[in-house]
Amino acid sequence: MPAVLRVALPVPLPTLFDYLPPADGRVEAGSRVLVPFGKGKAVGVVVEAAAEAAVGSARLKRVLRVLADGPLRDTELMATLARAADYWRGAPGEAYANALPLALREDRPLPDLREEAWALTTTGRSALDAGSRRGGSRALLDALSRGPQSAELLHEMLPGWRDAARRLDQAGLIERVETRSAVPAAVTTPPVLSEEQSSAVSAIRAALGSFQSFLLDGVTGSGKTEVYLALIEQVIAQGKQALLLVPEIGLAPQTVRRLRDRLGVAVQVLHSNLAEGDRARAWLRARSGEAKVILGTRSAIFTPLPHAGLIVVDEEHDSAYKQQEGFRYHARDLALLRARALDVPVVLGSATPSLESLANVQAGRYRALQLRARPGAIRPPQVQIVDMRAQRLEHGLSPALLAAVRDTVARGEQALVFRNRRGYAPVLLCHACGWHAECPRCEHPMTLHAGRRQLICHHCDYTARLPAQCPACSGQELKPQGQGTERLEEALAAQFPEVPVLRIDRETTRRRDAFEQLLEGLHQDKPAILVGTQMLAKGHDLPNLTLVAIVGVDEGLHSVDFRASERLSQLVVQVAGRAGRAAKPGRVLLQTHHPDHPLLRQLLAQGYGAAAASLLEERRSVQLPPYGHQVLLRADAHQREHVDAFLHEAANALAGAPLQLAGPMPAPMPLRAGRHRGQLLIETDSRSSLHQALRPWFRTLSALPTARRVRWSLDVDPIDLY
DNA sequence: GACTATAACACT
DNA sequence: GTGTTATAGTCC
Repeated sequence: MPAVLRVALPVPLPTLFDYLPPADGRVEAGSRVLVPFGKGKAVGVVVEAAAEAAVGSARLKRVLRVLADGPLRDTELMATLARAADYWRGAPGEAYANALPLALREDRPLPDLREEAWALTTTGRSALDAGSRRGGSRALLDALSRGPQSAELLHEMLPGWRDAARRLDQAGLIERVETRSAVPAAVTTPPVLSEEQSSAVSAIRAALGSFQSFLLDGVTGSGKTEVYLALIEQVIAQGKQALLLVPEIGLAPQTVRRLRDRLGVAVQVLHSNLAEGDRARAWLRARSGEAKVILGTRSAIFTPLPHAGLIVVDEEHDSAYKQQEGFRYHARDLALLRARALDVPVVLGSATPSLESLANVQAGRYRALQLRARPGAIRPPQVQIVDMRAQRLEHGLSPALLAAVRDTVARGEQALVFRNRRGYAPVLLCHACGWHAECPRCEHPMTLHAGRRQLICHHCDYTARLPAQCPACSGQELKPQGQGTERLEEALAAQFPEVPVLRIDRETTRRRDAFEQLLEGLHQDKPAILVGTQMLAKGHDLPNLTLVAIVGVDEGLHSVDFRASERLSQLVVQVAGRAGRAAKPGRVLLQTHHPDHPLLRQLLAQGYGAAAASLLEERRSVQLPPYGHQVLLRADAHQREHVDAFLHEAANALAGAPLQLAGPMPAPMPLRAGRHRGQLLIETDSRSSLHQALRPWFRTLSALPTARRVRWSLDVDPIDLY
């Protein structure tokens, strides 16, 4: 048997592929190689450099070429990727595809790592002195008068500078120069840390240099970021790298600014909205060790860290850290794996920690550090329940709520009405015959979007025109049922004609930067009413926001999903945390039909910690995660029989294993986008027996003939059963 | 997932 | 006859 290279290729198959080494020279594990694959070519990563061929030598092909500078020659990252692919049962090739920026998965030279910057030419200098040019061109010349500037800083100083740059470049007044990334000087000085902050910093600082897990449990406004900053400063001083994960890009720009201004180092940003070249550059700068601070979303957990010092996962409870398709990894859990492998501390921060993390604290695996005080604020917002029963509602808004909004805007302050539903109304109903608009592909009610005069299915984006009359009985009485953000916006605008009402949801923020622009005006001390969804729950500091009204979270109280109550608690606390962050005290109203619900009662009377402890106890008593472990096999197809046949065979293939099976059964949404969906839930107390059974099962599933007729996926530790 | 060979169907 | 779409099989 010839020695072969075992290569991971970007295909969703459970296998690696064997190739003969190239005619010239040796290849190391971690190298990128160009190989013939099927009819075409593909770029893969060598996982093993001298393996026994797993297929007959007649089928073996030869590697075409080794690509420049094996970017993955990082043993820790390679090993962690292999473990992650095994743990989440991902196709190995897909795990590598997630880890490598796209630009590094193609047969192209590595991108130039020097930074784009612009400088005046001598002609430009005289043009500036002569005072020629006006407007944007003039401003750009001015900006460059003190020396070359990086494109990144120009973006901030002169938005829209590129037009001027193009004109001046053509006129020969400025030229592009390449610099090694210039290090901006630190411009802000650290604040004095509170006692709690200092003790958290020293506890973690003492652990630098070895693996230890911390849960930084700090209420909103308690200054978790200052703790991160102090630690990152320390890490940089030791010449090491810090990786900071945030749940979404929306939170990145303000964090970048804060990090750079404080630490005086360039911050590399990594998220999926970045241009591929930029992403590859940031990744490579991290690999070379040049990047000291890396800030990114989920996929940034795959950044190579040759001089790792610290990993921080901010808002660790956020579900955005779980990838929900393809390779279904969890970035928070992967952060733990990597920190252990790199022998560095990992800090998970949240005001509302996940039950998983709280259980890890209880089990002694994480050390908990508490931040209870809110240095900037006077006191925590006061939360009050508004009983909606027997109330006369104005488009779903109670008189108490409207009165509170009125008081707030009268004081010149801002109010936020939170509703977790987009659109005008979630249902369009015919009062004459009971017909309601339903998505033909999902058999679910369609949401009315009044502004667009459309019905939209929020599950598959199917759209239909708004009918003028009932399609069933031709009646004229089509009535919207329930309230979405669009309807609340309309109702509030009618109630408060003199106050600007801003709606913030996926529809109004679809455009790039729209979110930032909408929030821009709110930093002033003017009254305003905000209506919005989830998007408003996190981050953004709105100093003049003093009232938060939460409308319609009742769905979360009675959901079949066992995680719904955890998510509801986190959402309520996070949204409430938006109120009164600066010098003004905040007030929170929670409008509900179930004012006596024990979860709400406990949450408001005793806070998130107590509510989470109760939820955790419930989970323990019924052996649900984090005490039990779950794996969900999902399948969907146009024909229901295909789904059933596959899931039954899948269940049979597990017979005899020490696992509990639930199903096969229809998914909570049995039809979606015209495809029938089913699932099989596997539960067990023992992690190891689960994984032992999973490996051979996965191979069996891949080989089942019935598997070809469905789309299927395995979800290890699913975060919803949807 | 991308690609191709093959089957099954409707149509001029 | 051919053009179009669904389906099965391969990928080292």
